[in-house]
Amino acid sequence: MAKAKTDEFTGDEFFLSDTAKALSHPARIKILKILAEMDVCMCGEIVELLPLAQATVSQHLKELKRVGLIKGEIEGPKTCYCINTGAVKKAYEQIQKYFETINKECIRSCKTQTK
Amino acid sequence: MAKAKTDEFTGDEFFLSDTAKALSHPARIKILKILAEMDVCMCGEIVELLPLAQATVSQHLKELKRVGLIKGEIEGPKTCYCINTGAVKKAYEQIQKYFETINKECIRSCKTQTK
DNA sequence: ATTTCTTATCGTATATTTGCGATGAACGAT
DNA sequence: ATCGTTCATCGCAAATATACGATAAGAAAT
Repeated sequence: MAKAKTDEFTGDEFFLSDTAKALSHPARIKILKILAEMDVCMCGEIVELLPLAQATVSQHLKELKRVGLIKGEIEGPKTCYCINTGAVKKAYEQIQKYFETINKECIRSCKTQTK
Repeated sequence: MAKAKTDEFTGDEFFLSDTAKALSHPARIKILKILAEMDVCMCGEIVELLPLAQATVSQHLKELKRVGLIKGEIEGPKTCYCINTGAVKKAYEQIQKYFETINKECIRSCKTQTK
């Protein structure tokens, strides 16, 4: 059989899938957009803009923080969230590289696309 | 309270999160890459390249087909999978638009980035 | 010290995802 | 007609994700 099954996934593949997972919920897509518009934003403001309870929003923020796309610093009673510009940039670059590769490979090999 | 909670998410937000969900597993990231390289590919070949059972791979293919990123046509006993170039392109365009917007907004509003 | 405001976390319930063995369906070859 | 090949689907188990009310923790204000 010689099954090369043991070739696990690469670091790049994990990074991409993990980033995608963080963006796999409309609330988190929206949160990132909100934070981009407002620079800095309290959790409460975000809750106001989403059709979700505070506890749920907090969890979504946690997931975005887990992959580093946002940062949160406690400021007095509030918590100040903002986008992690560097991390977003890095994620986007990886995504671009991935799709560019796919498109390039496609053009190279797909001569007999019967559509 | 006047909670505008009822503003659900937009179609764009759903499209993006749904696309991200399809890419939120390393196996599916890899499958798409494999299909890009090979143009057209039998399910069995993909199974050989992944550390997963045939049933599991079939499910991942189904998820990619669900969002339209790949197409599968039954050819005799085999099933011939290939990338849906148009859908991948559309998905990429939406992703690009999303990230470009975020980056632009960031630059516009983030003057007091304390890093 | 008590109250208020803001947010994280704890339970808990439900739903979805992931993974695989077993089965079944479709086809080609014998 | 039977066999082997290929793949989808079923059934099941375990793990994650989603959502929310209730509670706790922290700081500011009184």
